[in-house]
Amino acid sequence: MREKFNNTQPIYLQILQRLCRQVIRGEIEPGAKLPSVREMAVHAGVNPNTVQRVYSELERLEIAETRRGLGSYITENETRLRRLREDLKNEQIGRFIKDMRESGFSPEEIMAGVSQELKGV
Amino acid sequence: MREKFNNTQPIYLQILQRLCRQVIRGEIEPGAKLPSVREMAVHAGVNPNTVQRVYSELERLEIAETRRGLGSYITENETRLRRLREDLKNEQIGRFIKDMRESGFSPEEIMAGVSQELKGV
Amino acid sequence: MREKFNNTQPIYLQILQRLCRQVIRGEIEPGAKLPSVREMAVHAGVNPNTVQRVYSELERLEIAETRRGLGSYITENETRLRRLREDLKNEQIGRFIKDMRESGFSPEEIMAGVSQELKGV
Amino acid sequence: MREKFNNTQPIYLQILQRLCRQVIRGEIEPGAKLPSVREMAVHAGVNPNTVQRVYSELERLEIAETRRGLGSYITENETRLRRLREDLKNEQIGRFIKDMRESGFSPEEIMAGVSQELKGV
DNA sequence: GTGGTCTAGACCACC
DNA sequence: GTGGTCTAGACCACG
Repeated sequence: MREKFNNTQPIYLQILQRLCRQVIRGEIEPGAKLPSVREMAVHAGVNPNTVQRVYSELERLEIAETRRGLGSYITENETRLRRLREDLKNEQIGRFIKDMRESGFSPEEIMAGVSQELKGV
Repeated sequence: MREKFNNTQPIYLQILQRLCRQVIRGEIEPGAKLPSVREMAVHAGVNPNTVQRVYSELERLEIAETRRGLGSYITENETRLRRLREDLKNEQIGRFIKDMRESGFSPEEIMAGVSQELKGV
Repeated sequence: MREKFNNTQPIYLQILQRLCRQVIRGEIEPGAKLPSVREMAVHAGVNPNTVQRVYSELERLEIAETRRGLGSYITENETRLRRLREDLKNEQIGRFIKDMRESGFSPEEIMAGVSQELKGV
Repeated sequence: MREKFNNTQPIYLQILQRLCRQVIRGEIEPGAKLPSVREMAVHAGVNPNTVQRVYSELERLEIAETRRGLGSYITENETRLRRLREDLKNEQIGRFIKDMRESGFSPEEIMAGVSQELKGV
């Protein structure tokens, strides 16, 4: 029983991304305890090494911190989390616009497309 | 004399993407002859095999066609190219919106961010 | 120790074809693990790159999927495999009939020839 | 103005095949004069070398013969042409059946498919 | 000249 | 360990 992962992106990044999103959306609350490496590995049908790497990244990004012998916890620093949310938003938007412009799409075309997509869904 | 390439993405994809964009922008015209594999290889400071792979992909995408012993040519099928442009646009926008929504950003927030970014802030 | 390959067709296509047929015949079961690129390379007496290309094609054809760091597996999607079998059958028959008709053979002549050949003459 | 050719097969083989079929169907009669190399090259939008190669093959197959300074002519040996027709038929059928069997299709399945395709068209 | 295939061997990120 | 990419250089058939 193994989750579906995308082949085009490393699994650890996919898990990392999902966790980040859950934190940003507030589905995982500040201070919450993350499952142990082994638990999450079993649950996702993935090698523990892979989960370990995810947790290291979370720590590096100051999203989670590991307390020895206790497990990993989402940071309680809410300003840090808000900051993270803004950074993510700006980065995603920036990259999107850059790509579109480089492909030759005009600002009007981009606005129209985005607005339509947002309504349509 | 070697072009600068990004380490995070395969070289062949970077070249492929650049060519696609040039075609979509109209900088390379329908029916235009692409440089020979070897020419482009020395020009980009890259192994011929790498360029070969790019051209194969272009053919698979029906963006270029190769004529045996003569070289590779951008397709003259302009509707195909227009279609390609639309597909690319919709795919990029769709993926962007999906990512943003999954990260918990509201439609208003997305519109505001995009519009602000486009105004060149 | 190298397998015999036909000179008139690329090696990677010959290996690809053989694998496809084994899958279609059911000799390789859905979900089965394929040998690693390196294993098959030494087994077939061929360069790893060549095998790599075969596996990429299998993936593109949705016959196999590769799991990062684990290896390549025949798809477990059995309807996909049945569909593949039908497509292959129809394509081969269609091409055969088209060729025969274009060479000026009558339907009766074709039926007679095929039936006679099948009876093992 | 260049004819459409298939990329997956050498152009000279495609032209050769077409000529063979026309001869077998009787659209080109025994003893008929073939166009000069240059004529056919211009007409097909192809390099004269390519046509030259076609004519050499026709000669090797004893389908045509070149008379110095006069041009190339389809052989007048009608038994040779009938023989050619039979050989081609048997070879095509034989290869077809072999491929199908190797892909695991049963004789019944093959007969059914062929018969259906012949009716359906 | 052209593209297509192949080998030998390397390096990398990932699991 | 795995697959994925890349280099260096070769050979071939084709036009």
